[in-house]
Amino acid sequence: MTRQRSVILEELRKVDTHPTADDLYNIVRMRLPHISLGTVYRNLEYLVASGEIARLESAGSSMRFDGDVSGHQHVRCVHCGRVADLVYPPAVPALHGIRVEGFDKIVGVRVEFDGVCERCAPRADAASPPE
Amino acid sequence: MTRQRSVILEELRKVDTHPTADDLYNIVRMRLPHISLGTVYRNLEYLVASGEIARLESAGSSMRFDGDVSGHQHVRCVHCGRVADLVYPPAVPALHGIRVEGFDKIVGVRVEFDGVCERCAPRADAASPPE
DNA sequence: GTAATTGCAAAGCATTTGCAGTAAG
DNA sequence: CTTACTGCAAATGCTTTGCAATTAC
Repeated sequence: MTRQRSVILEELRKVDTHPTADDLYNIVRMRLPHISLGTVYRNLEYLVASGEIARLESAGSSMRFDGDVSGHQHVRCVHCGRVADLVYPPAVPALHGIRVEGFDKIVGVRVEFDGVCERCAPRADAASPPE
Repeated sequence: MTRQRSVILEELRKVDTHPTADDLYNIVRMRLPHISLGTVYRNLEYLVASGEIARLESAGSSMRFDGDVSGHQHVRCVHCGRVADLVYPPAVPALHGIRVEGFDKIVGVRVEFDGVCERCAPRADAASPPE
């Protein structure tokens, strides 16, 4: 557990914004000015593999990460890509009994919502960048 | 409606494999040997915008497209990324009444399953490439 | 004839990787 | 000490874009 890894984990757990690797790089750089983006990527991968953080599985030009690994659901703004948590998550369909031709086993479900965030709503045609 | 666009649409509607742009490029090239990958991308974007096809919203290194725009759900192989349709889709949560702080409106839900496909199951550690 | 579209090649981004030097245990 | 990790920079892979030539209508 290097200093870089612990700062990345700590900062990711502080926010609820589901940052991209680059967002996190900018956050972490305030405490570790010489950290490299490659190190951020390598540690995020390590932390996902060890189950300490989660990688969001929704499409978008960049990956987003979540310091909260408890089961919950997300809304993504269709304009800017910002992701928020659902506070009162609806029940997800049961995996039990689902069969798909060509698949041996089903190991997970994900329920994701698309929405328009407050910042994008006023000008719903043009995308507004996150933050 | 150019020949390129109609062949892309026709070939995408023929398959149920949710191909990537590059998969489709290889399929279409059998009929139009001089088509370029850029043209495939531009037409896929056009067809998504016009609602004739759908872009899958699940993460992965490349985008996947679907010629079937009717509401249905997908399973993705966590090893190779292959995507299949759910034949008997479970009910999706209702949008009605969902509220998320910071979001003005919720416009869609997606239910996605993760699984291990037949081809990957025998050797579940190593990813086997699609096709 | 005009506007939209094409093929090609180059550019753009996000992510990954090789490597020599550095830090952790 | 030894192994794992870092910073840097180059490489990769997918997607987008500029442009002159071509095609659709």
